[in-house]
Amino acid sequence: MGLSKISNEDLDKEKEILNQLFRYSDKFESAVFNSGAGSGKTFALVECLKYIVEKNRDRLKDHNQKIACITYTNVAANNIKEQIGASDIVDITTIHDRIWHIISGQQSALLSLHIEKLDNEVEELDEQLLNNSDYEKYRELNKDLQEHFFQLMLKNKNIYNKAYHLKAKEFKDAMPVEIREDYATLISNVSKFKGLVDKLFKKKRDLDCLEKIIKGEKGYKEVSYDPMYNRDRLDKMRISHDTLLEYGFTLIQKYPKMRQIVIDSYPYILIDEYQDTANIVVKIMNSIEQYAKEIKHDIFIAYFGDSLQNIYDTGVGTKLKQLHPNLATVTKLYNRRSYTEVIDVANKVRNDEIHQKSIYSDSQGGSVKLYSGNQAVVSKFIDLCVKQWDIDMKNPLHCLFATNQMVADYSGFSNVYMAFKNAGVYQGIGYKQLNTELLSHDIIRLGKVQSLLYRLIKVYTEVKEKKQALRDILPTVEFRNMSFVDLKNLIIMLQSLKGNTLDELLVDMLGKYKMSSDKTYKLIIEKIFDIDEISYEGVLKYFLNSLYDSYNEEMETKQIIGEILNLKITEILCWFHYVNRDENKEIYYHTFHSTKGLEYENVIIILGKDFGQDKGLFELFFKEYGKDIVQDLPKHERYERGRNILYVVVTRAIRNLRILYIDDLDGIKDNMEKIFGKVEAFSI
DNA sequence: AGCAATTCTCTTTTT
DNA sequence: GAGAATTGCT
Repeated sequence: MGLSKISNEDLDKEKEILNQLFRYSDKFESAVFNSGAGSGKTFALVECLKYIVEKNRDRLKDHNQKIACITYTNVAANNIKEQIGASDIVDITTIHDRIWHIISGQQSALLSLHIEKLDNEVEELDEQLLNNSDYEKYRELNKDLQEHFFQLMLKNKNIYNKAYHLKAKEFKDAMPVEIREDYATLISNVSKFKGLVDKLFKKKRDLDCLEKIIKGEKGYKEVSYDPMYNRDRLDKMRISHDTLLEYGFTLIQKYPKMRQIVIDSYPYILIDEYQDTANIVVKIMNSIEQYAKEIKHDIFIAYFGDSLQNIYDTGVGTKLKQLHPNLATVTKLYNRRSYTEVIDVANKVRNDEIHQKSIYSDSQGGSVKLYSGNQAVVSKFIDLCVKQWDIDMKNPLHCLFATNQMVADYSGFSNVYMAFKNAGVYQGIGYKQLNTELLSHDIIRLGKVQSLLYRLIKVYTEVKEKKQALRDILPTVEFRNMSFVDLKNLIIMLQSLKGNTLDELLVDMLGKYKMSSDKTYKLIIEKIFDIDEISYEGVLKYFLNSLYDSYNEEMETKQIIGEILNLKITEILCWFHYVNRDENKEIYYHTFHSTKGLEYENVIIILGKDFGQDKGLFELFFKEYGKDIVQDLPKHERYERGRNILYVVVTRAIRNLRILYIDDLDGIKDNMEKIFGKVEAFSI
């Protein structure tokens, strides 16, 4: 058993690194704590928090001041909260929560920013309508005709929305005759037509909103932030994540008083995973620090992270020091996670000045190897590792893939993924919502149909598995008042539910709902479906409306949503277990990105030359490895992108790591071997 | 043939 | 919502 012995000397050295950081906090010299994967960054942050609290508790309390700890996710915030314990002088939240907490009270200032943003949006729309070549035909109409067209569209808004996602031919047919005939030139190109109408409608909504704000109408006096939406709805007085940061930044730039409030409330600001936070956040921090210096107030801002682990395009990454100059640097080179063999490879992937070293003196015993193969051998490859590493539930294997599609395929629910991918609402721009609404581990984020399926499968499996207390399924009051016989009958009824496909299960469940007089059964079904019309037809209608906002009226409902209805219950179960993050498995499948921050004993990475749309991303990394390409900026940026992702996945492994490269090795084999050692072909 | 219109395809993640 | 690929039109 390795990774257990640490010499006193190394422990002291590690402590000294932390002390450096503490001293900067004493001197109010803002700093960045840089260190690679598995070095204990969060540990350092937590220790730093504790140190500042211990040392300054009374002073902070007297001045009614706090320490702000900013995390990237709510999960991270809760994690740190658990480690710190309850504290009345530390505020641990995401940046969005913190900023909203600070600015939400300044509604009059927010309102003027909001008016400005609406004005800008209207201006931009006008600019488009005036200059974009797509709308030339519209500009050729005289003002009266333009207005007439607009009024006509407004009158037919519902028809327009309903037909929106239909194919061009069907869309045209669905539109009223007047439009097809009187404005034939506009509708001859459907996509330009939609672009035009969308802009006209948007402009109207914005102008209406501005008017209501000025009139001071109810609901138009305050701006709200809704973290559940990914897009602004300015006309509904609702902003989303990016605009929240933007408003925060602007307020802080515009009003010295706002800066003063922050400085007075939070003389210490610690930022976790800085590489992921948006540029604008760093700009806010920098502007706060500059102002503090101006007015001769003390402030300590510390960034914790690793620029190489920036795998989201929006993160600040290496730009930190440009946006926030003059930061002191503390670097930690010890690794507390992995065996030496893994650390060595990770160092080579990084290929920079950070050469990690295990803090343990017994750190030998890991194993890293890269094989070449193809798509067809992936399963066999996994099987082999399972045997070699004695994989079982206590010593599970974690397989990492680039895309959710691959994860779905190997986790046994590829048809579920496909069926939802093909649904109307996820076509076009909606495809971005697919993964959130289908694969989110946070149940609240699942789409309507997905969430219904989740509830349905939950009851279905829990009853079958018998281990589940019915208490969780039943509304408590009804449960308590039931007689033993009734309860027994209910369980029998629930356990008798059957069906190979979703369709069959729905027929059975809702058929019994119709026939049965068992009140509790009815209640359970009502809770699961939670829709107005609880019947087979009602559910189909709900599916249709939730998954397709446009559909050809002549087609049968069952035909349109057939792909969903025909899903096998066994596959939906696989999906359910994935969403639920159910454990007790031998093999777990993840996307590269979702494993960030986690660690596993045994890791397999399935790697190809591409990363989705970014064709040849990983191939480029291997091809250009060790070469000086800084002057070719686009190439260098892609190189870094590939490298960062690869670095993150490689460093998830504690002991055993295998990479299966499933594309051609031409021109990259030599560099691959520089990193991973001898490459072997894997075939069956 | 040549241009216009339509359809297809597309990563990861959080707030 | 952008860019490529395919189909349609003249």
